[in-house]
Amino acid sequence: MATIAVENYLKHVLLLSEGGDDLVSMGELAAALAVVPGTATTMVKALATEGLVSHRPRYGVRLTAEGRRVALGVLRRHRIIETFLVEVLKMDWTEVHAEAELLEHAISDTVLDRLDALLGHPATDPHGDPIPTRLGKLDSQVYATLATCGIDKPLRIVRVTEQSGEFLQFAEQHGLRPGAKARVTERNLAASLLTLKMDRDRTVTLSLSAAGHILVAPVK
Amino acid sequence: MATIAVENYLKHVLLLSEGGDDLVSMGELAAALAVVPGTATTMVKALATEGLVSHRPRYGVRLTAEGRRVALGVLRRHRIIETFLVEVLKMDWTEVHAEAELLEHAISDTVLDRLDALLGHPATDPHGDPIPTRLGKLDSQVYATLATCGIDKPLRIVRVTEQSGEFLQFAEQHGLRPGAKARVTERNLAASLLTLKMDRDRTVTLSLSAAGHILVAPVK
DNA sequence: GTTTCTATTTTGATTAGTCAAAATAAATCT
DNA sequence: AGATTTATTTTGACTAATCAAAATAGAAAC
Ligand SMILES: [Mn+2]
Ligand SMILES: [Mn+2]
Ligand SMILES: [Mn+2]
Ligand SMILES: [Mn+2]
Repeated sequence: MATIAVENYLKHVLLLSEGGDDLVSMGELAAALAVVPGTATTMVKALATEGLVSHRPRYGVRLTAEGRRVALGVLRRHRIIETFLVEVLKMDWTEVHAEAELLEHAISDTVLDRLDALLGHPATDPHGDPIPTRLGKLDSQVYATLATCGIDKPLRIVRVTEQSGEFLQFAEQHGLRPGAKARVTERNLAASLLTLKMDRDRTVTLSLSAAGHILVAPVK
Repeated sequence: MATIAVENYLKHVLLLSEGGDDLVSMGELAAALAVVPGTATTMVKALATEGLVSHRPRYGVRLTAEGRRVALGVLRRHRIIETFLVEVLKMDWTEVHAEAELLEHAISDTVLDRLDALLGHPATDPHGDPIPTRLGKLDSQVYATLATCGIDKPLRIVRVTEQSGEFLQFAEQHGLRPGAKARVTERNLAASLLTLKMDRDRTVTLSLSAAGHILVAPVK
């Protein structure tokens, strides 16, 4: 049985290898897990002897097929729980991440399947994050972000990839939630800022780095 | 923050001191937690220095006011979760105990309150076990059991105090669930057996020790 | 009132996970 | 190429929780 710590390490290796290179560095991993680098090294070596990751010392770590299977299970639980908390318990989509962070380790397959059915087998969670299927398929569609998309094209926000409460509350405040319509009106590389028009002609200004966490698709 | 182990120790001290004497012995406690006696001693000494229990060496352990507060919180979470699993997820009342055993340590006050509201602030869980209130009040009404009640009186089963899957499945099989009507027709002390009549004139025979786990109230 | 039994406690070890700080290897700069 | 910077690994130590087995203290039996 994977411990809570093991599940967290594997999940974070998966998340960090998603949007980036193949090997996850110890630095990134340690930062994501809020441990010192030496701790991450020690744990990764243990995971490697368990066959859950392969470790290229001094360069980084990558999931094995088995490690990926476990990580996808954790991620599926996390995202289904988040969806449940928002859809059934009517919690705010800006606050469910921390809850799911604990519950993802405590829920059985039976309960997970029932939640999934109750929710109608959702494809994405409240942040627009794709939910891995029971069989371990994870949608990897690539979207543009508000930082990279075209100017003046009509857009729909599909995903917000940043879990911190402050960021999500900022997004919510300005209507930047999955499903919302938006249009980039101006992008200023020098100032690293951009302006967008939302519904009802609401104007929002945000930094390029924040914009990079908001994924969008062209409308129609 | 109380760890999972600490929560489990406190909860079991509470449960064992409910139906019995005041002091819980190390033997009972160790058995309930499935650890060796020495482990229970070590942990109890640690809990005592934390002010959560008072330990009378060689005699037993009892909760302090603070320990009781924590234990009631765990018990409330456990029983609300069980109720949720049965009422909302339609799981079987014979299988939810093990699930709740883990989830009780992973759920926040926010989620707990939402579940409680969703369920309509239930007073008892699917086994008839009373749910401690938010303020830490635990109904301590004393009921007769099938082993101690009068013969030929009409009864209603109010509670089944034994969490093992086998026992509960046996109970379910014979209609011995909370709310069911029953009447003891015969009790044989020598053979340590008793017979009862259920709805539809169904006859059930069970041992006195099993009967002691089924609490009943007189009907009207 | 000793002896015997039994539950409890103590002792010594182990595992999982972590940090602080020293050692080292790779990359970068001159 | 040699020196410097930076990330990673190693080492040594610690906490929480556990077990096996020896020591001990009450209770019960004689
Ligand atoms: Mn987690
Ligand atoms: Mn999410
Ligand atoms: Mn538990
Ligand atoms: Mn119960």
